[in-house]
Amino acid sequence: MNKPTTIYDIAEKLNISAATVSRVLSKSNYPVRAALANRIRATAEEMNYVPNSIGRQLKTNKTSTMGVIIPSITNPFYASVVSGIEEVASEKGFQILLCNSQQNPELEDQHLNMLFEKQVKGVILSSVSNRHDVLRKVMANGLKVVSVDQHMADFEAFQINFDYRKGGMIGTRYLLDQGHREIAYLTAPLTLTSRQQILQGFMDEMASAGLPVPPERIVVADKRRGKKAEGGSEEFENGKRMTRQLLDTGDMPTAIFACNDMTAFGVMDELASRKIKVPEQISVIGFDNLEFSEIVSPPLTSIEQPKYEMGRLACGMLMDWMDDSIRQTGEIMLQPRLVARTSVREIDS
Amino acid sequence: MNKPTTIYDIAEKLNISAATVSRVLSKSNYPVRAALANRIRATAEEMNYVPNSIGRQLKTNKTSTMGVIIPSITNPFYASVVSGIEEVASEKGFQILLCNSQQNPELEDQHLNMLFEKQVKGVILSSVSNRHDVLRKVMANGLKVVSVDQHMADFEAFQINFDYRKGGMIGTRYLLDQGHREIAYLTAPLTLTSRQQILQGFMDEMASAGLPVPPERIVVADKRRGKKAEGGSEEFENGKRMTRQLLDTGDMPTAIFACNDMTAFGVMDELASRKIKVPEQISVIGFDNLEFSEIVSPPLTSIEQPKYEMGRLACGMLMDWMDDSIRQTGEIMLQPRLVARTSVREIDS
DNA sequence: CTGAAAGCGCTAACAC
DNA sequence: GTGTTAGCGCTTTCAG
Repeated sequence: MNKPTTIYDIAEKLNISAATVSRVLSKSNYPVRAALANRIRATAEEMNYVPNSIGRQLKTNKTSTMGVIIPSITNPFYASVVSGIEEVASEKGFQILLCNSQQNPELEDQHLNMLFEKQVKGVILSSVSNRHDVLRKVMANGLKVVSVDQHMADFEAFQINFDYRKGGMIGTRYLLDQGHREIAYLTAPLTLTSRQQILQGFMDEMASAGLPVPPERIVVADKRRGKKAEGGSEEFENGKRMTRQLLDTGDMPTAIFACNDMTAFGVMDELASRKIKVPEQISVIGFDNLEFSEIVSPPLTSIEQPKYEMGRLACGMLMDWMDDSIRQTGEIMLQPRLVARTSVREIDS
Repeated sequence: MNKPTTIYDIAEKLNISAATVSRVLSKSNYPVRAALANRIRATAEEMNYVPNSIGRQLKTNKTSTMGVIIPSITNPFYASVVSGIEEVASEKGFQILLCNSQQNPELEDQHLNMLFEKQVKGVILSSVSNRHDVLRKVMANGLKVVSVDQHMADFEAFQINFDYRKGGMIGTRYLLDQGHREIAYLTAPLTLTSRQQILQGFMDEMASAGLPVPPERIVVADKRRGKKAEGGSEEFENGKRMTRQLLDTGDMPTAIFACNDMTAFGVMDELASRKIKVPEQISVIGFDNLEFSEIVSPPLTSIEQPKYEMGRLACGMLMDWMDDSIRQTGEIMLQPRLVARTSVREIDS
């Protein structure tokens, strides 16, 4: 716990220059006599030398730290994305500075600034904001950011997107194909573009089927930022609350489309506590295809998105970009896929 | 995207010294004439100055980054812990370097070393190792680490522990009280001390009830490190696999105790696919009380542990410790609580 | 192959 | 109040 050894300490002890020590200890391929190199390594070991990467970073202006900004880590969706990111990052020797924006655009901006000050060169961002001036600023100053999940319109960055609108359409079409006509749509606050897009998909598909959707059938959770529920079960509660709200109007659709699986779980829970059978009385469809969707009862029909792959792709792109293996900036649009299980029944008409 | 402005650039433009610029821009409370200070702030803004925290850190040897090492972020348990950590860290202006050990002790050591090289001063660790020499080394060199979740025997560090053994006892006692005598215990590999302790609790309670447990009733998943299942559903699969293994012996206990809820979900899924009713034919109890446990069907009886609080406590401790608001190093032992739902039935004897 | 010296951006004594 | 100077630990020309 005394002052840590530096390359100078080693140099001094060996009566050589710090430069030489650096050359061998930093694994540069600069030529150093093998014998000397070994002595250096030996005394480094012996003196318990640990390289100070801050010193190195200040000099080289290179870092092996990257930033990740997501709305919430307790959301299994983002946990999967992060896991994908972490995996390829760690393959390349990178570490991750994890930032939670908590759905708060200001926090997102703060994190962006802080990452930039910490001299990070690359960030993966799932943005909850729609004013991207801070983002623009840091990018203009050389920060490389690839976005995941949340599409940012007309933005000159790499984006790994997901076709949420099509997802909404596919889910709706499936319901329609099963004979449903009375469909309610429950969604978390429409702050995220992804959420808007799913809803849009729903509306579009209903419209093109010639089915009007009365406004009571679209229920949007009121946003209550501030204290998030412990453990992030907010969406579950949302689902319950919105279901109450929907049913308390006396309305009784044959199917409920929830904006994500967590919300759908809440829907199913509320339905169960009202002794309403799924899918016999009301069908439920979700979005995300969490792994839990397979094991709830009844197993939830949902829209799959490749969360883990999203993380991997995003991080791979970022790595290539930082390597200057530049591919031109562009978008990747990942496609939705319906996973039919048993929470939706066929209506015999 | 040109070279970033430094305090020297600002100083030059204003014909003053860099020291003065530093004094105002670093928010030290060193006296500077207000008018000058304002001019400095103005031109800093104008020149688009962003402080370089690497420069600062090299000088001050202080950092606002801390490390977190956990086995897997896709495990909702750890996601909650991390969320708790992140919350208090961010209150104190700290960021988190997130490291996944993937249940691999070598990776854990690597991360520890790397964090130390990055000059982090504090780490929160859920260790998967039982040889703690690297840990000891870095701690001897001044790194402060508080451990969560995984108890480390005779270790001179802060530990936020959880009484796993008592949890195992409580769960077993509950089963016993409900009239069960034929109980199987399924567990993930016993690499983690937490897992050993739950099993220990189970064994102790069975023993003190005078009930011998035949070895076939204790099934331990074989460890298959290497490629982890995508998204981390490994434990779910474990549960299924072990249930198959158990049942294929022809044995039919009245209750199954799973080492955690994820595993229990796998158990229930396998049971369901064999048309074995829970709890009518076999009762199931888990451990962790994930939020999903409430919404699976039937709702899973489980042992609650305050995951989120664990994270908060650990981080709070670490912060105090780094502040040198030293409390003597010690342990906090959090207590288990049974959450009875409907996956366990009462046996009429 | 090795060394001397400069400097990355910043802060903190110490002078004035 | 402000300036001068040194130096955190490291790498990297440039000489030799």
